[in-house]
Amino acid sequence: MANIHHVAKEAGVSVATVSRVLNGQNSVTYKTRLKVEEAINKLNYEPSMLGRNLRNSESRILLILIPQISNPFYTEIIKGIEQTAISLHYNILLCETDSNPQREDIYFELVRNKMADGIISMDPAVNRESLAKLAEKHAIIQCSEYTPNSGIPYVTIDNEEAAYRAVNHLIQIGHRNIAMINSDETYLYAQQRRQGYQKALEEHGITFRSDYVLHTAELGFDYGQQAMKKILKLKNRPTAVFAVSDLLAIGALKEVNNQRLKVPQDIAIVGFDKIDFSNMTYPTLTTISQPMYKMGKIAASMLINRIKGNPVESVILEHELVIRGSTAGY
Amino acid sequence: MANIHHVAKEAGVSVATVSRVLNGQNSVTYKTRLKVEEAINKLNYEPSMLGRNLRNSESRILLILIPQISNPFYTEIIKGIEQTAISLHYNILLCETDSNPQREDIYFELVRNKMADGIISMDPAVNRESLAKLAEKHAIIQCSEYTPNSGIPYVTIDNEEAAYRAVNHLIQIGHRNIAMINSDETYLYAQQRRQGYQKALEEHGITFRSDYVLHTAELGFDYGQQAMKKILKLKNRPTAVFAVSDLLAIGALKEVNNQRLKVPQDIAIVGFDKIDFSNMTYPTLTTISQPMYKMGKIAASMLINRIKGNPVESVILEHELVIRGSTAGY
DNA sequence: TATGGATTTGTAAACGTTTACAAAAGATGC
DNA sequence: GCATCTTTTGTAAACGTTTACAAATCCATA
Repeated sequence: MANIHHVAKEAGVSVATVSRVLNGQNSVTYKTRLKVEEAINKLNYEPSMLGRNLRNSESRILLILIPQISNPFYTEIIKGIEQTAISLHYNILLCETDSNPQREDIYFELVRNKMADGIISMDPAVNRESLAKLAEKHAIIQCSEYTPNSGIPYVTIDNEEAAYRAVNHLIQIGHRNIAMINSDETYLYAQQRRQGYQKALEEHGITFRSDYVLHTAELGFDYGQQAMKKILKLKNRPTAVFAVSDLLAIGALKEVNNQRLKVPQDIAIVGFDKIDFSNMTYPTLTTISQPMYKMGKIAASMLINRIKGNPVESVILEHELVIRGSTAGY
Repeated sequence: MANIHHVAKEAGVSVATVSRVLNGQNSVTYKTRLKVEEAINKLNYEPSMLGRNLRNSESRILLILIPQISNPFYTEIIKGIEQTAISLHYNILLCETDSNPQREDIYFELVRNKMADGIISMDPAVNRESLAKLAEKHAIIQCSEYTPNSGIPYVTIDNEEAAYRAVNHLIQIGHRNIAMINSDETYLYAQQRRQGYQKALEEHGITFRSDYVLHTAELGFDYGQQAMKKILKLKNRPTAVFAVSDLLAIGALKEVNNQRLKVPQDIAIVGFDKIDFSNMTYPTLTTISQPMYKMGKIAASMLINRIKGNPVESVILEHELVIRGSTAGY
């Protein structure tokens, strides 16, 4: 396979000149440029990124850490990241961590190894210490989930406020027995949403009941369904449920349907994320919409700025409550 | 940042010896190995993949081409690919093509550039000529969608047979007016599933009606919903629908619900792929299950074999009809 | 204590680029 | 035609590894 030396020879110039043509430098005479381009075509030459990357000590690869590929919440964010990355000639490596520190380590290793130029972490279960340590020497951005005061820049929404609005909405339409399906509260977003939930209750003089707050080990339909099973067995059965993820909410909805109860008449449900599916359920799901695409774009440009050594500021984006069938007349 | 020369100096040995320690070669004396490891720790040395990759002329990156990240059909396959890849120390780069030749070209370029060692293509809309051309010099595998007689090895299921079984099931439970929601028939899988559909009809003496076959531009809820809208307006309204994707089927189901018709009593629906969400709908969706994880694992090991220069054979995997609520009593 | 063979270590080239610097060529003015 | 300045081109080092080959060391044996 042809390399830059072959091209140089064929064109009768030096490798430096070929390189200059390749990189579009304009200190090359029209005539020689032509000769070089001819040689390139003749030899079917394709410059090797390996050589270039080594020389420039960059890989032009960005890592995206997510816990599960299958959670559609991330797909829109990823699209945003990708769009920005590609337009700036970076490629993205999607890394599923399964919230497993060992998997995580493989990916951290890639940036230490220079195989990747930076990381956008969206994994709530990320090892915060390792990440902070890595961030001392490498470009890291957190997206959606973040670590306060870690010095790692992030882009996210105001989770407490979002949860507050969701629960407030339930209260507005008359509910007072409102359960919450939360995920593991070691995650910051889970803590924040829980706080929003409590804040809304308190503001309306509703006593907080700890048995009304369920926790799931993971985000997934099944977990939501299991949680709803428990909720429906509670004495003083709640009339509304706020789930911190659409996946959980959809699983919960399924269980309500299974038990021949009506949504929203018997139980109202609010989700979180506004994933595509949330509009396909019966009834459609009231949920919190995050600007996922935008979040991805911002995360990517923050990261690339970081890589270039520019200073970057954390960003908090707007969210929106989308009222649909699961809390309203259908 | 420390490199292999620094380590060599620190340990008082040559770079060759350090390299040997790094690569676990056993021609190194215990004593010197210890010295080297000490130096490595002391300097916090991390070998650079860039240097290694250039020297070995490999990148250890595999490309996965899919049309849309958001289609959950692919996520399970990707998991399978990833699992195999990681265990063999490869990384995967997920490439969303949007079925856009330009996007595709960016990724093809990556393998020509040596930035990736091979490709698993799952994009039905891939440019078959470009791909075949690329496959002359590089390792390529097709997964799910393939190009017959192109010489590119593939792993897939028998789409015709699967569709045949799906439609056969509808006929068995008494339907004779069966519509089909197909995607673009330029794709092989769409042609094959259409053939299976027709075969089942023919075998039971049901006349094929071309107005019963709808086509969608893309796979997505909305497209399925639109198609179902048209179906419900047909004179001689079908009593059953076979959709070539769960996404389409779920969109279709949504429309039936919207129009206050009952599934399966008024309209029975069969989907394809058995995505997670197909079990969350109301009613649950009868569908064809593909061994997606396995498919991914096989595709990955085929590709890695190809990269190593070993010969590989195409594979056709088993599928299964999963009967659920949308065609049965609930 | 040589001798020879086996084992361990070192030297230097190679992978394919980019780029600082030097050299050559071309343009300008007198 | 020559000196000077500007533009274009070439030379060679550098990025960080691996590895063929050569050199050095070790060990057993006569």
